[in-house]
Amino acid sequence: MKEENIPPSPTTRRCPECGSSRLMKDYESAEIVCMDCGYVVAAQLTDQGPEWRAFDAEQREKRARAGAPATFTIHDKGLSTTIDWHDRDIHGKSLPHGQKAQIYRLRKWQKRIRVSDATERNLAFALSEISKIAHNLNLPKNVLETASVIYRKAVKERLIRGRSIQGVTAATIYVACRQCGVARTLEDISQASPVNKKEVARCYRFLLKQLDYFIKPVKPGQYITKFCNQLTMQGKVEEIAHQILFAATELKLTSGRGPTGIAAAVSYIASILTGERKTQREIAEIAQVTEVTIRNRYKELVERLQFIIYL
DNA sequence: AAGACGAAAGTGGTTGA
DNA sequence: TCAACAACTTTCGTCTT
Repeated sequence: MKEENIPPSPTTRRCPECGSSRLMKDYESAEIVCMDCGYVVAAQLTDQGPEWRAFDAEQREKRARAGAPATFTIHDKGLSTTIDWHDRDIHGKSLPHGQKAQIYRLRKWQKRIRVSDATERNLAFALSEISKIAHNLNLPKNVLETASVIYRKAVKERLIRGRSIQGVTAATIYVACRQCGVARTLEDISQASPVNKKEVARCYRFLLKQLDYFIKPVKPGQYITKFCNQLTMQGKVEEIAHQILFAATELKLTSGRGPTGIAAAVSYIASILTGERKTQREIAEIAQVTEVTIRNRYKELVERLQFIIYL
């Protein structure tokens, strides 16, 4: 008998906006996107497939493996033993009474041993904090893993002493976002965690300095995609916005300016040019800048780029 | 009435002495 | 540590659609 490749699970979903069944999974931004109208059908996508491919039965047997993959997001990397709560043996039969009590004791001590000393406990707490924030922000898994790795590094370098765990965890998430090219502002992070923006920023600067990281400044382009999605604008608007941004970058209009302000203004211009007009206030709210800033950037861009705006 | 515009004063962060 | 500075915000009055 001929073995087939593991087929990709058939997509029976349809776009609620235009009804098209041509949906594309974009693992980079963790979204399912409609190929016809650009509507984001689902955010927060999890890559459920294995990272390997098998072309015949033998390969599949070789490559498949049991157990969860090692992860940095659990304090013992998910590699320790867990005793489940079913009082059953491998055949699914109930255990005799005496054994039940034994398993209960084993389970208790396993739990105690797993998170043993204070450092371990702190690490376990911090990693669960990181997971919480990442979950609140719908961040892809690679950001979560990166943040966990950074936190471990910080612990190793003894940088946590005297600082709040929550502040440092929020900061590691921010560093991870920047490293992974995921556009999230300090404001976003502080809203998803119990720490205020100032504290997150302080810890962030501290981490960068101590760990000797260099993080490239965020490009406005990353925010354009985010804003256009949140404003539910068509893909065409985003495309034009990127073109305008490119022209603006060429003319050095973007240097020294806040990337969110630039992205907001560019999105605003693109929305006017395509006739899918959004108000300054709508964009300002999503971009977390004021209308005045959008106006200022908008003025500079229009002056230099000589747009013909059809109203 | 809502949205856009712009002036003026205020704020918080960075930089360099 | 402090002042200077640029970017940005807040506020508010006026104009436009």
